[in-house]
Amino acid sequence: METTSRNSAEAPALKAAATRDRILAAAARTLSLKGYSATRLADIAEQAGLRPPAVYYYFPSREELIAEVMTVGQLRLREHVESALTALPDDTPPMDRICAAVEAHLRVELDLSDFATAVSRNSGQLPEDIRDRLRADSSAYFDLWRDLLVKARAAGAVRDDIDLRAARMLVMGALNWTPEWWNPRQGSLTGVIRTAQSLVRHGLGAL
Amino acid sequence: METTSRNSAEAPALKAAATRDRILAAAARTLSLKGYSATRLADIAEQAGLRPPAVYYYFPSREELIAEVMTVGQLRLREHVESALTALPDDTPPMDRICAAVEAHLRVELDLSDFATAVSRNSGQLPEDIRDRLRADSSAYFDLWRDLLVKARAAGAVRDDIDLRAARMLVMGALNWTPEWWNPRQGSLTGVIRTAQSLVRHGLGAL
DNA sequence: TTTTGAATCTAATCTAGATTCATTAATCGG
DNA sequence: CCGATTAATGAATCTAGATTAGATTCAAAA
Repeated sequence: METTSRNSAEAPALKAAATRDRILAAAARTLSLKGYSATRLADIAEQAGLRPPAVYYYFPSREELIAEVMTVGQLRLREHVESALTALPDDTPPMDRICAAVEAHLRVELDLSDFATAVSRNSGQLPEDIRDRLRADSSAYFDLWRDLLVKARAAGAVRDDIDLRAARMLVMGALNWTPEWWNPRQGSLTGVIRTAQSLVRHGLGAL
Repeated sequence: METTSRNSAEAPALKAAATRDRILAAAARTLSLKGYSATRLADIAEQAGLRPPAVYYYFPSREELIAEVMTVGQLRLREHVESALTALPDDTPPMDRICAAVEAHLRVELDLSDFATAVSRNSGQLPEDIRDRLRADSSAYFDLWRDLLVKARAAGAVRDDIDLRAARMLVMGALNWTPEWWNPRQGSLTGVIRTAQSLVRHGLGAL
């Protein structure tokens, strides 16, 4: 579709797409910084270098825009973690896989993507309809973690006193809460990652 | 002021206070269920059995009302955890003290107080001015946890590879996130508590 | 150079909610 | 039972923000 014509009509299409992306990115950033309730269309537009009405040329409503940010964020988060996992050798022990997921989650959330940050900071605050539309993607991510834990237990790598569902939620909670307090200026990301991994490894681990 | 007259003028004062409390409680409940952005004054009033304008008889503004809910919640949370800790024998090992704090935090947040739930679900979404006013109380609570961890490390009960600040935030994150997923109908509270304690104890613990 | 359509703007509208206010209902001390 | 004070209400008002309407700009095509 975009690559139809030789080279004319391509620049404009790209520019339009670029503007749309700028708006989306501005929304993600604002959402990740100020949270859902404080995110005004005017803030988003300003960050994208536009007047508020221009947003409607690309998105039917503020709600749709935000929903798209969330969908993208959820997807990026999952994809990043998934690809970190598939990059591992097949014989990687299950607990190491969990630690890799911890690292990937923290990196994408704290360093790589405002979209991912927007998701973890705001998923609990969204209006019902957006939340519904997000549910499928979101539970795919939960499944990924469930699977990690189930495999680890099957391999005897998780203590018996651990309730898998509770543990999964507690760990994801610890990770999801990080954007509330972590700040690049105080303490290195790798430091946080190391501590989180250690906490999880020994927290769940057998022996 | 309240206890001036023998016993007349006391019942009315009590009734008025009761209404005020109902409003406050309704606000806490709504905040804890729907989150800051979706909390309408009309919802609060309805739950308290009043019309919206009646709220203004007791609170100068929606913002003040919410700020008070947060302050109370922060206080309850801290007081509950503090008193659980002071109830322990003096020679309780530091890691057991941490586990007691985990339990107290979860109980007050998930079972005992909508105010506490409101705090952990919404503190990241509040407008600047409310957040500022909350800061003092909130950091008192953080200090409490810092102290627990510092003591534990001093006693050699925390592994060396653990960064204390990161660990504290991760643990508090795990706890604060629980209202997002925990539901009394699926799984017992004590189950969650046990898993959380185990996770923390082994996650931080030496050996 | 005219025409066209995409992209954006300014100015106007619309609406959900918070807030105000004048008034009514309830309560109480005497 | 009577004013006076306290509680609460219904019917406005006020406002921030989202949304719409109608120009306007401008680059590319004809």
